[in-house]
Amino acid sequence: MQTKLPQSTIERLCLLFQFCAKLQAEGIARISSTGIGSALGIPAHTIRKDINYLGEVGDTGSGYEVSRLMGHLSEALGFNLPRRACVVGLGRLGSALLEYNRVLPPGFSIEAGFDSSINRLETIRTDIPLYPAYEISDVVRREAIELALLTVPAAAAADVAEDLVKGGIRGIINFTPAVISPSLEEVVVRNMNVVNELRFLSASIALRVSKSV
Amino acid sequence: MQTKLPQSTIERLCLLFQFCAKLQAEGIARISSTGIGSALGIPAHTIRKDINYLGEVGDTGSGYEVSRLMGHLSEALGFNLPRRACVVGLGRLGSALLEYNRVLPPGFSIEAGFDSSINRLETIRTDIPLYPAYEISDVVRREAIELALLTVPAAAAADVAEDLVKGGIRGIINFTPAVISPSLEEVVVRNMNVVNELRFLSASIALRVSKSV
DNA sequence: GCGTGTGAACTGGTTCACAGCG
DNA sequence: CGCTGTGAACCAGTTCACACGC
Repeated sequence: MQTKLPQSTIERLCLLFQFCAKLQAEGIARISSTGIGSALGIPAHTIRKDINYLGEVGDTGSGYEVSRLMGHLSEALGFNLPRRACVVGLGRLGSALLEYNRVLPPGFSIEAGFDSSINRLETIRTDIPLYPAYEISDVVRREAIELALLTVPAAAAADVAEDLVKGGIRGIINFTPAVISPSLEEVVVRNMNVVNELRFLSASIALRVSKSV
Repeated sequence: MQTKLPQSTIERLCLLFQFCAKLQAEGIARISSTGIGSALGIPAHTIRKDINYLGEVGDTGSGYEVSRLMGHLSEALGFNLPRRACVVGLGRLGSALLEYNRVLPPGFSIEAGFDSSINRLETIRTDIPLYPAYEISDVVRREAIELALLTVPAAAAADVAEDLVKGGIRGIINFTPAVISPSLEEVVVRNMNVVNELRFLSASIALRVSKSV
């Protein structure tokens, strides 16, 4: 059980897990590295290497058994552990994200929403408990929330991120254009910046590059 | 003017462009690679290498002049070109994205929204013209739309993507968990999958990895 | 023969270190 | 003397190729 997986391998394994879940839903029990590769648009060698980080999992000659593969993935990447998340900033995007609670795969749940505007907290209709922004660190700690979806205005992002860290957050998805560098090194930050992605597409087109991620 | 920029360089340069815009708004005219690096959380050498792909831009001994740097970036990555975009699938997320039209940087604009439900098209209040899904390829072509934000249900994603390609789309941001591999190789696809990002965070925590992107 | 597992070869992006110029 | 530009060194991840099991 390595701690040395390259980041890109982790990303691909997450994708693979999702894909396995889909296979399972379709009742497919077995899949080969070539099968996976073509479905995911990734070369088969890469898939095999990635899976090998988990130890020997496949049956030589006949591919991988989906359920066993998922088992190994779950164990290695902790997908069996429950993960409690929250949404911080309940503008259009943030309140749309609250709805994700319904489609989240087993294990993930959204346990809280935060906003600095009391008005908004009162307006939004949802089953998820909502709290004013100043309670962030308290609630995060009390509710054992590990993950945050950050959709506040850019100017507030850094401060809010610190509140989250104070509450003991472990990972943040940063939807704002601000750069977040938490005081705690262990906190993982992922950036999902629509505007920047648009820029990337625009640049790629301008350069006539082709390959994607 | 290279066409050989590594993908990660392009990503960093997009970030840099955004950062320069911010500097300019604050009236800062000059910045060194170290300054950029610490603001963006990227080592200074990397910044210098990245910028060098654009040719010589800095003034030895005194860093980069922000406006000139932006000029070079705009030219190399085509940020001066206008880019027309559309949103396909107007659920919670999609209709939230329509709002982005207000915050998009100069050059970018959202010119159309699509949904298969006429009901939705009639309900949503926006200045952006909305069309039924079957008009996608026509409208995309007629309106010279180059970029698409894809927020339809996963099951529909592949088909809709093909419609976009038929209309001549150049780049797609795929918010769905489906894997999009357009028939046209030139079409660039970027995946922004919230669920998968959550999985990635969860995995990173489980592995006690630290570094982000 | 098909398909996994894996050491070895390769590739290209990142890091380093220093020359050169203001 | 600070900071850029850049060739060279390094290294991680990807790709290859083949041995082995079914």
